[in-house]
Amino acid sequence: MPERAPTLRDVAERSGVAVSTASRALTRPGRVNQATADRVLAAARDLGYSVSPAGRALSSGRTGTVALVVPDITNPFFFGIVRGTQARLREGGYVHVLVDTEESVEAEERTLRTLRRSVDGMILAASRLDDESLAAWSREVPIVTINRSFPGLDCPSVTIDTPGGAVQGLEHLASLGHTRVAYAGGPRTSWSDGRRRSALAEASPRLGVEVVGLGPYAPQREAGAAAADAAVASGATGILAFNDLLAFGILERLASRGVDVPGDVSVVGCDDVFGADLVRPSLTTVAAPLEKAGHHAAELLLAALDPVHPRAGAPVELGTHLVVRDSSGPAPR
Amino acid sequence: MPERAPTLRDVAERSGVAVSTASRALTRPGRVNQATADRVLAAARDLGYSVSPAGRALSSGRTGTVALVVPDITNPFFFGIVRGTQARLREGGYVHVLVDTEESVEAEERTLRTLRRSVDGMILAASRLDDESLAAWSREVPIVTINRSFPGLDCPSVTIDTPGGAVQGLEHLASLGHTRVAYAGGPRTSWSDGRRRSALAEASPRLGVEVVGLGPYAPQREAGAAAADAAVASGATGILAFNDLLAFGILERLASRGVDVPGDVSVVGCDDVFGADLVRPSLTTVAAPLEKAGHHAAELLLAALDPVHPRAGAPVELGTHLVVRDSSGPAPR
DNA sequence: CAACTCACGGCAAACGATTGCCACGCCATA
DNA sequence: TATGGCGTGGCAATCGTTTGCCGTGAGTTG
Repeated sequence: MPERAPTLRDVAERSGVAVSTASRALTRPGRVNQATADRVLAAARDLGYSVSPAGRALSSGRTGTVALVVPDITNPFFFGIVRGTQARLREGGYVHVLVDTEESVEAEERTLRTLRRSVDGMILAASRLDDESLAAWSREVPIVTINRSFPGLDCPSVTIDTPGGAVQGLEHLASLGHTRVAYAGGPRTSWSDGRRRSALAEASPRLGVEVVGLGPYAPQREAGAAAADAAVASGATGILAFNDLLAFGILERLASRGVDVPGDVSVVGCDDVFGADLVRPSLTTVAAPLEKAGHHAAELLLAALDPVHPRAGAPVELGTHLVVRDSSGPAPR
Repeated sequence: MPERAPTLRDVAERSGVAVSTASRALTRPGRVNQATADRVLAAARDLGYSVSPAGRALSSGRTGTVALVVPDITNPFFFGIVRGTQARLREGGYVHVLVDTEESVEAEERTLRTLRRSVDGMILAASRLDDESLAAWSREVPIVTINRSFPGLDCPSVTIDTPGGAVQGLEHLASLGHTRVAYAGGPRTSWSDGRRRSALAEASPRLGVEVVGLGPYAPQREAGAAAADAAVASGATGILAFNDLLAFGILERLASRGVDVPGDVSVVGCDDVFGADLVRPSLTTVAAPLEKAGHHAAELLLAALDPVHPRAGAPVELGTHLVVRDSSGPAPR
């Protein structure tokens, strides 16, 4: 086994200064004489010194770590978010802890409880927590949310305007002559699902389209079969899916039932995740700026965590745009 | 801001015992009298006490954290691995730090350096490090590797027999009458790529198939175009791709060039990742037991980290199996 | 020349938990 | 009754770093 790692004391002794000076030489540029600092740096290098995160955390109360909590790491929706936050956090000198709560509220609570003391802050993407819990937690630990916000919540947030995106999708279908469109909705615990339903209900009269709300469905391929069946049964000629994963499942089911897409039914997804252009017919979908969202979230957290003057950034809302591919076309007849 | 979190001292005072007893009541079941322990537990609950990870780590030298290091988190190949390790580690009471090195050796080195002191051990999936560095690091910190192993490396490892899988793919193509097969290889830094090339070279005479080695290609869709072009130019009627991502790109390019799959050319991928059955034609591929691999890796690390009697598990090698779908068929003519 | 400022570096007290060692009291055994 | 063992719980050292406070000496200013 490796012998004891060198400590700051070793470095201090080797460079003939006090431990405090060594500490400052390594962390407070300018606080000590350049020549002294150089000696300390050299000693640290010679010894292969690296600071003990535990010691530092204990003493300073800061861990240099941020948790990113996502409901399902295998959902490509979160890729961009992971990439975006990771890039920005790394820049800011933070380490990234990625946690998958597997769509479970309990696992999310457990994660918060476990990690609360070991991180400086958290980014909660598409949190499944209810409003009160979330508000309570945001008082315990610095939090930034992605795709989740409500009046009583006082932490910074980044939201993606998927309701607006859903309306774009609806407009697209309306302009293709569809008059009856099914919305295959996401989980009840999804905040954005509720907002989308409202937005669609509001827009439908203006567009002269009847919107049939279906669901809730799990945001996964497997749920697509039920959604497709329900949509067909509803007599809709257009389907807006909660997300692309669900849309994939819908496409599969329609194909196996011999329903032609886009001849008989048009399908529009949401998020433009990996695979949307791979599937056949390729999927028309509402593209969300995921990497940018992650970037903004990290930015907000970094601002809130600033040791000298922490500040609460304003909420950010990011727009979406429709990517038209082959799964949508003119209404039949 | 939140007032100071309760410490073990607060708990001890409230329950009228010494700090040491409180500590033991919370972490050494049986070490203290049941009645005392109950008092401490109750006090801890009342106060909302939670142990400070920093304090514990400093004092005990253990962090209860394990890092999982992957080259590219957005590569679906790693999903199963993430899930598998996460499940097992959670069971073992460990927290999971997921780090994406973005295919960069430097980022991987940096990660190891940064995290060395903050985790108890690491799982390196498809490490891009060269042999010496890897061996050196494995002396510094407990490591388990996935898909990486070599004689001088003395840490436990889990490997997936993709070379064997590649041979299965080759046999499949041979049995369909293909006599000239292109292998679209992965990055030079990939250890398994080298092993696959050897395995294919060894098997090809026996099967009466000529194997043309191509590449290296990035294991990504974007690289598929070049690979497809090179394969077509080589006169091969079958293509074995380094992984499914590359195979997706190859399928796209072949389609856009008007090459019929599997009529003119058969394509076989590797890994059976998300999307392999989504793409059209659906992809014949070598399925790797990824979740199981993650599970084994976590198991090995847990064994090595056991505080009472740490033990080095034997290397694990997992088999693969071929999933035949629509992208492979009889050789033309 | 006195008074003041300032850069620099050391002292020592935290931070919060774990754990080796010891002491005490009780019971069983010789 | 003396001895030993055991169950229980306290004392205090320890882990490695940060940081408030202070002392020193050099330089500056009036």
